[in-house]
Amino acid sequence: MLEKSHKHITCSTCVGRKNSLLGSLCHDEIDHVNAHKACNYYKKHQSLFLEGSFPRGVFCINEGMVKIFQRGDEGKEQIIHIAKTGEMVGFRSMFSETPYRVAAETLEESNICFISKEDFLNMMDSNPVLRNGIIKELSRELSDRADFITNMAQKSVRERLAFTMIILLDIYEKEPINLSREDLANFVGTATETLIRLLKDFKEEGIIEVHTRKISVLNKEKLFAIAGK
Amino acid sequence: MLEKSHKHITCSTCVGRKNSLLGSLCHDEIDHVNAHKACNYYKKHQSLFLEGSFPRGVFCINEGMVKIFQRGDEGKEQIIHIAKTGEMVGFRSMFSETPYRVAAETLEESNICFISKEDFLNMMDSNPVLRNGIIKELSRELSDRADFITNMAQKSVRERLAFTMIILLDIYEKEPINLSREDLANFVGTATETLIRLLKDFKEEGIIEVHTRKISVLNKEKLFAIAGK
DNA sequence: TTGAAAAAATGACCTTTATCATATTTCAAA
DNA sequence: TTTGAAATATGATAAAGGTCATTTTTTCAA
Repeated sequence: MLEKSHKHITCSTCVGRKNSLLGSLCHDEIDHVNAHKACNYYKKHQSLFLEGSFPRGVFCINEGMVKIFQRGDEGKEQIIHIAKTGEMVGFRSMFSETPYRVAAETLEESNICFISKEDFLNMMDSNPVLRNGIIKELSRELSDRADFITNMAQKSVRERLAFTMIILLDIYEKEPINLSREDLANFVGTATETLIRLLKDFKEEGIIEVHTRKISVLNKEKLFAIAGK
Repeated sequence: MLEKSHKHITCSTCVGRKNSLLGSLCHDEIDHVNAHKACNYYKKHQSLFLEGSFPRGVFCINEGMVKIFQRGDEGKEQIIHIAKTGEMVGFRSMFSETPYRVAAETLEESNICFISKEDFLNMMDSNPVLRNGIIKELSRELSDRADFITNMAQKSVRERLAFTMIILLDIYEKEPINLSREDLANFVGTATETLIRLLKDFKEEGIIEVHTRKISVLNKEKLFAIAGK
């Protein structure tokens, strides 16, 4: 349970920041961000931004988890990414100066800071390390999305589920995976019913263990084998 | 038919460059690139780079067309993007300093120049307009790929074919679409046979006209309607 | 111009996965 | 603790689309 009254998070001691894109900031810059940023406590299922709205800055996740998704024609969500502590969210559309094509929503209660577009762009102009970090990050994500597309196009739902669980293993680290069946289905790109049936298979094959909604992976190797490399 | 003996293309008069990311270069910079770049004539189906190799620079398409694709587990290609005159190819992995996760191959005979990593990174350091153009481009492509993923996950093959043809309409402009059935299938993300059957449907519905492998769109509106906005 | 190879097209069949209906479990508020 | 709503689970069915076999057309080099 997060401290709901915690109104200010200090950048210099922020655990998330150290390994984040903002890890390269010098003291002065950190102080500046710290003074100008806004901190917010978000409840579960609260929206950071919606598709179609215009970016006014970037979000830094101090603590918590955020899903990035698109709504398809029939309103079904496709989850593109799940961001966690230390990640920054919402800067992609900001650079392209176009409305968000994805939406972002917390998956659990979270502490998230906000840095205005102006402040952030200024920092980028004056800090080559930050700038290069961003370019690197954008490139890395482009590669990931190419993989995502190829998987979607060529792999079965079972294979994609295995692949997705490997990604989630990385995100949840030691914790069991804690997503609704619907969100999981929307990440894999399948119907909720199909996903549930496949989870049952995995359970019967001893690959996972399920406690209500929480999923623990028992056999990572088998997941890799199913995901295909 | 391109001039095969044409060994040097001059940047300052390059038609492609004007609207490209390199449009912002000043005279000195253009001269520098011009002196340091390498020009090459590529035959149809020639490789620019392979998955797994390390980027040593960027490719500028002076004339021609290049497919960017990944090979899935069974060797089936998934086309991620088709680049044409004025586009730059291969800089994504260069920034992330990782091996290429996609491959690039000409779809037709092409004139393509090569700028070394060193030269290109130097230009980026000294040219904020170029730098910001790149960041904008990377962001734009990230959005496109999110759409691609959602389409792949939620749309039928028929809808995806319509969507893909709209993209190809943009790429081929006034020219008829000139791709093998296999490449088209690999862009849509389906089996070649399924694609051929759907093309037949489109033909019977008066949406397209086919002359051997070349496809002309007769009814763009209908394509939009099928693609779903 | 022709003949062989590649590409495109068609047919039959079967698997995967979505959809719809319904039952069961879980959870949180009263 | 109860209760109703939401989430999860299961079953039956249908449709979309993949696969394999075969035929027809196109292409290109000799």
